[in-house]
Amino acid sequence: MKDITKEIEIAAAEAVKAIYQADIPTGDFLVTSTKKEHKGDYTLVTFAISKALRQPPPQIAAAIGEYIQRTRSWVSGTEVLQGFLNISLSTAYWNEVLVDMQGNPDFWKPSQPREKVLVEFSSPNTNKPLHLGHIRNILLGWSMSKIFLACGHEVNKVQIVNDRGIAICKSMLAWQKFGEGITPEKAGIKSDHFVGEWYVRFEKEFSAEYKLWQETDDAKAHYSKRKETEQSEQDFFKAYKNVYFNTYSDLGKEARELLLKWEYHDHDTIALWKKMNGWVYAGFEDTYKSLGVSFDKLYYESETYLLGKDLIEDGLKRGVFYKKDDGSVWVDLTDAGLDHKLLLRSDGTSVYMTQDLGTAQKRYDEFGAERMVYVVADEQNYHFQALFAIMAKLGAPYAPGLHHLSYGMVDLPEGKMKSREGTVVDADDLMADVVEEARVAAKDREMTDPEIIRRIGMAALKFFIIKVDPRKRMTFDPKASVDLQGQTGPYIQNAYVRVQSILRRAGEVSGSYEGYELNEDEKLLLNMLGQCRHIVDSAAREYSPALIANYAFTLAKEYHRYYHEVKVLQAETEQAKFFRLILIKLIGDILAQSMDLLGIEMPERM
RNA sequence: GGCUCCAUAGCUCAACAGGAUAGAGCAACGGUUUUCUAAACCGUAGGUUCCAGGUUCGAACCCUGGUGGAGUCACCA
Repeated sequence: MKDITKEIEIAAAEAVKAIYQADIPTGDFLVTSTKKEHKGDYTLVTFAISKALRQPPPQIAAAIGEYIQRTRSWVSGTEVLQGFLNISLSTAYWNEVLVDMQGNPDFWKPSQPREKVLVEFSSPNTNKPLHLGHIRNILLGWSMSKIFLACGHEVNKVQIVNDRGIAICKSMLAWQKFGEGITPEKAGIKSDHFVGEWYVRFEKEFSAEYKLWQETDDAKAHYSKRKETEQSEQDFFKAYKNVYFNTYSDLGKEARELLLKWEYHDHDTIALWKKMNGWVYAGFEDTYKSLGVSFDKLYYESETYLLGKDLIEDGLKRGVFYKKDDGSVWVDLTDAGLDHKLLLRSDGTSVYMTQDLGTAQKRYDEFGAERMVYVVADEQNYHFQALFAIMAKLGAPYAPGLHHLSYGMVDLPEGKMKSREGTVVDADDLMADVVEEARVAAKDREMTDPEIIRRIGMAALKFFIIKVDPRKRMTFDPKASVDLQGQTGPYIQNAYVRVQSILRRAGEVSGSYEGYELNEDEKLLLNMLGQCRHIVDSAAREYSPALIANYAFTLAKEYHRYYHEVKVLQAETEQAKFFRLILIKLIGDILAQSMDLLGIEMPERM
């Protein structure tokens, strides 16, 4: 299909050469779509080239305009406003665009050189159910995967499950001590929530124990000896909690012993660990299913946490890393503007970074990933900078293809989500709420189909989250997220449903739109459809599904307006009717395709 | 404290590479339905783009300095 922006650039370069005998590369021309309030479809901005040509912008614009109108059949008119050359395109051009789109169902897909792309997202801990923060993560990861796929890449969706460590041991211990063999089935609780409750139980018991200890003379002695100046007793004990856990706490000791047993592969401990993690996985599976996402491969931290040591050895041998006297291994990243980073503890055990190095290598070996995208919240920006810098130092072939899709945390209107204050929004509860809200709204409209209601509710939730630029921190207002009107998922669904409704009534149609003069709205809509591939292309390059969300909304908005402007089935002429049926079919398709890229499903009626 | 990111209408968000008069939605107010489904459309009102300088034909965007907020700076993950 013709890339009209490119065509205009070429024509302008040609004009400049013919008129001013000057060579200006096509890339130096700035072509944008014309602002709505002005006449025209595309605009050439001439300020930037004015210096090179030593002519005032309006004169250049006029000269180029005259030239391209004379030499290009697809130009129907031009208009100069200051340094802006507004170009109107001919009916023949628009007809050609329509024919091209009709003949090629993939016209909206950008073409990028095929790559093997790995996208890591979700990556939960196994001691708690998924929450609102995970939802943003998952929607971003899922959507990026779909976008890469649409760009022609080979995509592998993976998550790394943090299934080991002290956290799950806390849940295990609490269940062991107080659970009396109860199971999720017996308790009638979704299994991942069940495990989460034992984690909470542990924290509760531990806090009680800590509180008691604070009353002892031993504790008071610590406070008076180690408090910093002006630190209140309360602040001191808050800050001291971890130290207490690791040195004095009985529960802490038991939990650490459990972790140790796990590391020594103690039979009973492993069995318990498997049982509780199994519960969690079953619960996660449900949540993923509700969200409509899936993974190609799961990595478990219990299987990867020892990886990476050989890379460290190799790096040491090659002098990329260095060893301190105590035996710990470090890397100097000051030349990358970072710090010195620990890679192996003095006792030879690995840290998070070691594991990540090893996992990346493993993925490269297994999948040949040329690009690896990590969807991880922005609190880990520094970690990924360091990780990538180390990869580059090691000269890993995949180092240039590493990318951290860093997204901002999700806040509530009242502020940060805090597990301690119980303000964390649970993923399952949230989905149930939005679907329930959709059900209530559907009642007035005499609509009861549960699948349609589910799609509407989920669209509201997903769109509310994915429309925001990933890099920015966002505020999640539960009330606003269930809105079904305005800038929402259901608004876009409604536009699609309106298209389907007309198409259903129209039935099988044949005819011709030969000679039909399309109006300004139709040109705008057609042009917007043509933009889709650029939007998808940008979304992939900028790692931002939000671009597609905003595009889909704008398209839906234009369509809703158009819907009120013109009649399709009772159009003035047969040509008009035929043309419009084709146009709205394409609009419906693109709305559905772009929403699909966001992981949002369309209902056929609503 | 060092480094990084953010600040746009009352609220939630846009603004393509530095381009024309900074746009949507929500909330408020007023209108549109014998209709291809009103989860829609049209209109009114709402702005010192945090502040002060600078760069240029042109700045929400780039530079400098400030203010406010967030994150991070572990032999945690």
